[in-house]
Amino acid sequence: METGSTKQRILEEALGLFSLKGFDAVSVEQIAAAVGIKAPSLYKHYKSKQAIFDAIFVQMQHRYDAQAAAMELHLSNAGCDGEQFAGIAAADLTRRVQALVRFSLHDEFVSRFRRLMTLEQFRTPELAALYTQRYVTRILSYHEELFRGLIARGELRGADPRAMAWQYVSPVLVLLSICDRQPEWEDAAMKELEAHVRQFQAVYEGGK
Amino acid sequence: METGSTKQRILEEALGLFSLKGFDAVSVEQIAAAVGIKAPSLYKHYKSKQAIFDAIFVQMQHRYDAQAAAMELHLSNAGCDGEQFAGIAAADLTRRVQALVRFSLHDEFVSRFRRLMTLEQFRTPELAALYTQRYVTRILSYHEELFRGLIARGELRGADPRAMAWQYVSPVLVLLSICDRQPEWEDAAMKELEAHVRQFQAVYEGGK
DNA sequence: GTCTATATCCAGATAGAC
DNA sequence: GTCTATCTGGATATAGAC
Repeated sequence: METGSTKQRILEEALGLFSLKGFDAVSVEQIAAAVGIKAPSLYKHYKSKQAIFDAIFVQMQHRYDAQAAAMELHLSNAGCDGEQFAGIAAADLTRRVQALVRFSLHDEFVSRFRRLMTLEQFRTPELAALYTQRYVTRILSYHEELFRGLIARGELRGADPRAMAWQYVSPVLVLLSICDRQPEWEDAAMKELEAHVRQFQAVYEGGK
Repeated sequence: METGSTKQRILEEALGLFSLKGFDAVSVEQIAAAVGIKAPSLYKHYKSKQAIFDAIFVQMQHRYDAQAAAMELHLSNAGCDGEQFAGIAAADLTRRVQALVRFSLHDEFVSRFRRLMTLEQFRTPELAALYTQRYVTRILSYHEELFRGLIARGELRGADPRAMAWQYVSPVLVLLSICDRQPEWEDAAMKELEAHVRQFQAVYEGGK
């Protein structure tokens, strides 16, 4: 019942509503009702509806940074020297991508924030760039460097590592977007994902 | 200046605004201003803001059907007997996908409608299903059957045609979505697309 | 911190003159 | 078909009691 709890619940309920209907379609009164208070009380915690939206982004950035540190340790410097790929066999790719997808789908904050970004991506060039960077470019670049390293070490058949990254990553992104709008697809999506990874490995595994 | 012209201009201006900001964020007055009339005059052409939205969908369905008849002649019955693939060499795939992407990006009605769908996809299960069906499933199924036929005819290396379709189609969809939010990416996207098709052909071309 | 009451604004939509 | 004037409802946000 303390301040922090209500303040946090406002963020969570607002994100839940924003991610379904978009910022404009959600009223402050709806957010307040979801929290269990009246709309005017909400203004004791945030000075405006926009401030709630902004706070969601700040919190998401913190979570993203923490997650990046934990799961994607080498995301930004994957291509420095190749040393960080020691011990990463091609067979590990399956586990890695499955873990990433499951987390992206099941973490409420992450999946809701992604849907919110999907709904607001055309608002400003900054949001558009953030979307592409976070949900495409970084993942793509990471895999490109990963494949480049695996090819160099002879664990994958030689080929254009960037094109390989597109082939590998894109189906995952598309399946994620399908599950975002149709959660009932999840089981089917995981099967498609499995077949996709199997096919990818069959094509590229066993270099030299 | 006749009725039909104004009525059509309302649809086009409304679609342009909806596709940028979403249905809720656009006011009837904004639409009217874009057309060059006052808001009340607009109600002589459509009985409500929602009616404009619905009319956009009806018109898009007509365009989609016409386009499907012209460009994707065999989309819905591609797998019937394999006969319709006569004369389709693997090399034709590049031209086909490039034509599809260019059309999807440059046709104002098609690209704006796709952005509108992106913004409204979470509204109802029907819109979600329509989005997946139109922008993923149909394209995917078409290519799956196409590859199945090409493999049977020995023009592509034998493999899982569905997984091949995911690998082939997904990068195209992701690049499209990037260009939708960041049009300045188009040149880069076409280059990525070219490399993607080249890589796909290098991997799968030459069956038997 | 929460409430009721209210101020202010703006949106969708209608009435009726021209 | 277009306009001005207006109705009505709902939204953000504030004031002030408890």
